[in-house]
Formats: sequence, structure tokens, C-alpha cells
Amino acid sequence: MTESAKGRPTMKDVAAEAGVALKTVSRVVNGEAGVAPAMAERVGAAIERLGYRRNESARVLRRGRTASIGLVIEDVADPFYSGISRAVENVALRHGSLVLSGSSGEDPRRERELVLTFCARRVDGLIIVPAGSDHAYLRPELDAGIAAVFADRPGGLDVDTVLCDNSGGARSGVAHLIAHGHRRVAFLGDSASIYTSGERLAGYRRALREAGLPYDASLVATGPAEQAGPALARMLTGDDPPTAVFTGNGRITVAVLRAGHRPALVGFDDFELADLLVPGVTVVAQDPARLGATAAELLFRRLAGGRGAPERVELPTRLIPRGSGELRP
Amino acid sequence: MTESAKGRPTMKDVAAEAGVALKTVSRVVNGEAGVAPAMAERVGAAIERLGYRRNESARVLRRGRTASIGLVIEDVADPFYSGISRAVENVALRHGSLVLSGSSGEDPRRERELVLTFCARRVDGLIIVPAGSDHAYLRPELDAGIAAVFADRPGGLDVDTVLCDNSGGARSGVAHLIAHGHRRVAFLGDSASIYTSGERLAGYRRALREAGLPYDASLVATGPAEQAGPALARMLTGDDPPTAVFTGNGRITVAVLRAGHRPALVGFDDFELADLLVPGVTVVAQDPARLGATAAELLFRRLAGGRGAPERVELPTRLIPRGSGELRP
DNA sequence: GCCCGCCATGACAACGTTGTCAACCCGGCG
DNA sequence: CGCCGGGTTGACAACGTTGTCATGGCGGGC
Repeated sequence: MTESAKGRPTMKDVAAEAGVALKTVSRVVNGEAGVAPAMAERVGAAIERLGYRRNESARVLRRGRTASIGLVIEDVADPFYSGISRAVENVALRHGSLVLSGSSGEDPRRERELVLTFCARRVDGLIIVPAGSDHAYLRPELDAGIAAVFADRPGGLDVDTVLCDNSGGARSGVAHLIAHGHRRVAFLGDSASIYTSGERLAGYRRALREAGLPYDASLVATGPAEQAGPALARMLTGDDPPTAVFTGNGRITVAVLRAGHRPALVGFDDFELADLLVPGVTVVAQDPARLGATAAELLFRRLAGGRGAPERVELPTRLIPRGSGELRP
Repeated sequence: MTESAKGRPTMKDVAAEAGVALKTVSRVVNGEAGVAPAMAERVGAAIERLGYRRNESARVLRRGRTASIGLVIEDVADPFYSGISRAVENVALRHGSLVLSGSSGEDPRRERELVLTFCARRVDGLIIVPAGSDHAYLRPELDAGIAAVFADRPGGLDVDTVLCDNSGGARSGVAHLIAHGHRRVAFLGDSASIYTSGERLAGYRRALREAGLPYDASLVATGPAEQAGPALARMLTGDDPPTAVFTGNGRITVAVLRAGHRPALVGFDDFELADLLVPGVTVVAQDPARLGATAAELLFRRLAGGRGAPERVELPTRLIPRGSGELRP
């Protein structure tokens, strides 16, 4: 038995065990044609006996492709991103690929680190929810032949990108409130520096404009979710307070609800149990699963050799009335 | 320029570019001591110019350790598991390790496939939420020196294991209902073949026994979450219906709520917005983050060479009264 | 002034796999 | 009976990195 005491058996060990050449074992392991059935069986038995598993690192080194992709999101524990994650995983599974994933926590440095780590592991492609705006560091990787897709936000590079119709969605949500008689609608959103947040604010303004309502900066607050409750409280105690609120993402919607305010409300992002609250929370829903699946499909199309100009896909949103958005002033 | 047209530059290319030996580049890349500062700078510049990144596959092949661990959970999109996932990722980050993760979807075959894929990629260790009960296939991997930790459920092998106090938690939840005057408490749980589910049912029975109440099989229903609503409806329309319900996991709790029933209720698993429903939902909370972190810590302790007998950690649960569990019959 | 020893650098093999190409065996055909 | 060809099997190099060991140069001590 050539097999060393510790460590895993290698093809060499299997070859010795079966009394054949290394290359024959390789052929069997890879199911290549042109191996006599008897031989295949003999080798298979040896593999079984030794508990041999192919060393993927060596294989990758030799072949160049890793059959894995990298996924960088903001936070696995956020349902929006875990929905994306799950969809990507499913598509990857169908393509025989593994997913390396990591959470950037909205920190550009950490994102960069993750991406470079993934590249060092020679993933075939990347799906990135961009945290910063500067992705110049990706250039060399792209030039080296790594495919990349941006999801949820554009990354400032000319690669395939999948977005939601943030501005249109926000516009329809705000228009919904206006249609129900509100003329003072507040906007509580994430930091304006985040792309999606900026787009949603733009949609809000557009809805006001289209309804001939003035834009009042005192009705707009952006920042982390924890600040949304207090911000709204201040607005409500001011003079000429808002009668309705549009919230720019799921965390902020929940923060507002938790703060105990119950104004007319439409929120961006659907969330579980939105229908069970009283009143039900009207939302502009995105489809994270579709977002993830689309991004992954685009990526695998590139990996399969798809040339052509980078695509930019914009997914629709859907307004789901549940009660809170239909309250009158 | 030795660097080939396509493909990434290698250490050899960097060496040529800098006019030094391969090994010197290796030393610089790895920050090894004993390189003259001037030399380090020269090599660093060449690395920068070529956009060199170390090929991790080759490194792994040579060194044997991959600085990555595998995580097999049931479903990334389930908040309980994504909480675990996030915690594992954090701990791994601190240890300079990457996390490969995959969802088994409660399918033992898929779990096995994932684990073996991870092993082929030579992860240093595994954290597994076991789907099936037969993990004999892991034996050879363990013997080959891969560390493994079971999380959330025991896996039938003698390795480190982190569990929640399922039985104790269920017992306290049911006791809470009984203390509020209920004598007919239903149990709606997941398939009894799942470990956690069985334990929780045991806790339920124990609470009844301790209160001197009879066990009535017609008040117990197990199966997929979709069947929980109808099952409860049948119980409620029967004669001598339950006045309170204990639900065996978060999905079932939500299913019951969504079905429109509002009996006195305590649910296993906390969930977002449980406090905002009316009445608030009283739950027996687990701590997925702590579960994941503990499992990861145990794993890294082994990877650092920890010997000793396998540990079995049981994490406490916490009863959080919010209203639904305090309703009187 | 010379030798010893240390420090910086380099040459080389090895990790486990796969692609290339050569060798071999056997049967069938001329 | 010999040769040819197809179908199997095997030998060998190469993938990019790191560990081991050798080499060379330089400073300090005697």
C-alpha cells in the first residue's frame, strides 16, 4: 500500500491498489470513453476501497476552470439578499457550479477584499451587489477573463447589470398615496449615496411633480434605519405635518412600524407578515429571486462564451395594496 | 514579456518582469522575512504593473490547507439558517477563512453531494445541519482528517455538536400556556422524523405530564407547514377543541397566523415583527447567531489542533411573552 | 588580511491532476 | 502468415506554487 499513513489517497495510490497506470484511474474518475468495462470496474473497486476523492485543487490547477462563482452581497442575513443568494445557488447548481459567497456589509474595502479573494481562488465569474461606486480594481480581473455581473445596483463598469425599476416603483407607490387624497407625503430613505436610494428618491420627486405637488425638503429624511423613527416623529410634530409616508426600503418600513407610527404608508420592499399587520402594509415589491436568477443566467451565458455588448436588464416592481396605503388623510 | 497573451500572469512572469528568481517573488508575496527592502519594493512594483494575483489552487495543492470551510444548511433563504450563516461567516473572517455554503433543502442525497463536493475542494472543515440520519458517508472524510461539527441537530457521529434545548424550550412554552389556565393545548409541529421536531414534541408531552394533564393524540398534528392551518381548523371544529396552541417552528407559527386563527399561541422560534402583530406573538426564541458562532468556534478550535473528546453544547432558549401566550381560555 | 558565518537570493523538486502522444495487443484481411 | 488498424493502456510533461537546500557575497573578528 503506497498510501501514506495520514492524508488522503491520490490517484497514484488508487493506481497502485488496482495495479494500473495513473492515467487509467484519471480516465475512470472522469468517466472518459475508451476504458474497458472490466478495467473500469477494477479501478472503481480500488477507489471504493481507499475512499478516494479527486483533489479539486490539482484539477483546477491543471484545467484552468474551477466550476465555481463568487457572490458578493451586502448581508446574508437580510431576507432580500438571502433571496438573491438562494436563487443564484439554484442556477449554479443546474450548471454544476459551486457558489462562494460573502457579505460586504456595505463596506467598499471589504467588498474589494472579497472579490480579490474570490479571484485568487480563480472563480469563473462574479456576481456583485456593488457597495462603493469605484470598481476600477475590477478592471484587471475582467481583462484577465473573469466574467462579472452587477446586481441590484450598477457598478460603474460596462458589464452585464440587473436592476430593479427603483425609480418607477417609488413613483407608483407615491402616486398611489396621492391618488388616495394625500398632498403631504414624507419620504424616509436610506443614505442618498446608495444608488437604489437615490433612484427611489427621484421616483418620489417625479410622482410629486406629476401630481403638481411641491417638493418640500422638510418632508424628506435619509439615513440609517434607526434614525427613521425619530425623523418621522419630528415631522409629525411639526406644523403642516405629512399625512402619508413612503419608506425607501424594508428595514426602514419596519423601523417606522416599530416606532409606533401608523400613518398612511407605502413601503419599498415586500416583507414577510406585511399582510398580517393591522392594517396590512401596502408595498412596492421587488422580486429578489428573479433578480438573483437573472444575474446568474447572464453570468453563465457569458461563461458559455456569450459575446455581444453588456446587457442591462431592469426588472419591474409590483404594487401590492394591503390597507396602509389606502388610508385617507 | 513572458506573460502569455490571455490568462493571468504567474510568479514566473513577475520574476521575469522584476529580473529576479521565482522564489524571491514567492517570498515577497507571502511576506516572508529575509527579503531586502529594495528587493521587496522592486518585486512589489512588478506585481503591481502586471496585476498579479496569487493562484490559490496551486498554493492549496502545495500546502494542503485551503483556509476555507464548508457550511451545509437547509435553506439560505430561511432567516434561522441565514442567521447561522452570517455568524459562521463572521467567525471565519476572523480566522482568515472563506465559507463555501450550500442548501440541502432537507434532502439527505443533496447534503451528501454538497459535503463530498466540499471535500473534493479540500475544505479544512465542515459545519453541517444534518438532513438525514445516516452520516456514515462522512466516516472516510473524518478519517482523512477533515474536521466536522454538527449544528442544530445531532448527526449520529461522534463529533462536536451544537444544539438548542429543544425539549426544554418546548416544555417551558407549553408550561407557560398551562400556567395561564389552558388545559387543552394543541401541538402543531414539523414532521416527527426531524430531530428538532421530535424533541419539541417530547418537551410538549413532558409539560403536560408535569401538569397532570392527559396526552390527547387528537390535539397533535405533524407535517409540512402548509398543512398546519387546515389541521388546526379541524381541531377547532371538533368537540372539546383546544384553547391554546403550541407551534413547533417559525414557519408553522406563521402558517397558523396566516390561516386566520387567533387562539392563545406560543411558537417555537422568534421571527421579525412578532412584536408588531396584535396581539404580539409569544415565542420560545433560539439564537441562530450564537448557534452558528459556537459551531464555528468549535470547528476552528479543532482546526487549531484541539484534541480531546467531542463536545456537545446545548444552548438555552428564551421565552418572550408578547401577548398571544398570555391569553386566557 | 583572511577566514568564518550569516544573510539574501536562487535552483530544484514536489504537490495531484490532465493533455499529449506513444506503445501495445488483438483480430481481421490480404 | 504477416501486416495493418482500431481500441486500450501507459509514460511523461505541465499547470503555479512552496519547502528544502545550495550558493554567493559581505561584514566582522582575530
